[in-house]
Amino acid sequence: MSTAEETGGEDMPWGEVSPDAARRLLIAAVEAFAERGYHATTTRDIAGRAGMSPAALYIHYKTKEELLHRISTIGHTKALTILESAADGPGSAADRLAEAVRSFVVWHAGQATTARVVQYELDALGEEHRAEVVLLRRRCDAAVRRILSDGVEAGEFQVPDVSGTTLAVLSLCIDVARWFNVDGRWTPDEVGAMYADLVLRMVGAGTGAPSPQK
Amino acid sequence: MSTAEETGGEDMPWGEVSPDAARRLLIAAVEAFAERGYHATTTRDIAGRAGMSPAALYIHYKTKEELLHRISTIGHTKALTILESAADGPGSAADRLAEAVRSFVVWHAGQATTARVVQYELDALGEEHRAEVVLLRRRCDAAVRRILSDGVEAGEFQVPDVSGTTLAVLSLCIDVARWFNVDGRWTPDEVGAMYADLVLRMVGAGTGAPSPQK
DNA sequence: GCTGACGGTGAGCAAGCGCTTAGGGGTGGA
DNA sequence: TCCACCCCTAAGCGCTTGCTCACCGTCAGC
Repeated sequence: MSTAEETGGEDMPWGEVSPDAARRLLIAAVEAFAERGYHATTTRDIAGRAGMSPAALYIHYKTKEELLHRISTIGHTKALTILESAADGPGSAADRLAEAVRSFVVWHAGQATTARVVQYELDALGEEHRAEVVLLRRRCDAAVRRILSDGVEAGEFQVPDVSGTTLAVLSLCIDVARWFNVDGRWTPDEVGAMYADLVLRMVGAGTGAPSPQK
Repeated sequence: MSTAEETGGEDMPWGEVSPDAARRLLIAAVEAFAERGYHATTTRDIAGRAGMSPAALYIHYKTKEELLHRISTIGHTKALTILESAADGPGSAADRLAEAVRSFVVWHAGQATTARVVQYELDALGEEHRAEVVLLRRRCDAAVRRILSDGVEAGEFQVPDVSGTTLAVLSLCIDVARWFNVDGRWTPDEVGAMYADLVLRMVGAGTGAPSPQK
């Protein structure tokens, strides 16, 4: 249903943003926010990375916060799509949980720059924009919870606390964006596979045999 | 060996800082940094929370960054103490892993304000100060890795990748500081117990019977 | 009562911030 | 050739930032 390109390392992560100048600014903002954080990033820095003067930014975006809002909305929508397509996909609850964790983690590792901004700069959004994004996050939570509930009902999972475990699974995946290093020892796919295995064990549906390893 | 007071909700978290005015400023800085982030916090805000004029801050600290450095060093030392005392404690590898996770999580939840600064404002430190702190973090990693290696060697754990699992365990615990809500549905002790159980399952040493639940 | 050390304040500096505005230069249609 | 249009820039405004400095009240020792 979903290929590796669609879930993880995308060909064109910001293809939906046009015109070209607006996209270049947005990509520059993602890099700058991820490196230094929203508050430590200046509009001059963003414009400079995009090869423009500081004033050019305000032709395409009303404020610096609007840039963060666009990034956050697009990123959260992507994350939600990944989780919901896994939750609604084929297979047993264990299959769907493994796929959800795998593809979610591959995205957080492969697009760690974006994911870092999406996951850790939420508080920099204005009141209303944050409220919008929180709604998307709740739907992410619901998707994972649905898989876990299905698994418990089907007797596939042994989970004492579905809410707590949902939180823990999402937390584990999200934190990948914080520590993942592009030049490190693992590829996004490797981390995705390892985490899917760890999560299956957490819910008591671990692979009976030791998991395939290199 | 260690009581709840020593590992989690401390009586006097910043008792080692003196004189009194310096401690008040430091506590004010922790609150402000945790709420808004380092870069979005002004020195005027910190001084105001401590009931002083902006200039008073510079009698006790050379720069705003020195405040963060003090907080980060004290916090990381505390975290390291928790993990090492669990790693060197009595009992089987499973016992020690459970205790490490439990007390580490209780601290991240009970002292979430401090932990948030300690874990998520690392990049705001200057070059040299960050290098110091990174050394402490490596020792945290080593303590957990030691428990896992012991467990694998003793045949208690089934872990395909000790390095990766060490990272995942620490990651899971650290991220508690991000989502834990003091007014939420769980107490620090409850999260600690739940997480210890989840981690034991992750390493293949889960409680055979469904874990005790209310 | 005088002195010196200590811990504090009010005012303010230079620099950097987000953002605005007047204007310029290249391109396509008539 | 001319003009309208769109993008973009140079300059800079008003404000906030981290931090400094001249000064002041309090209190112990003599």
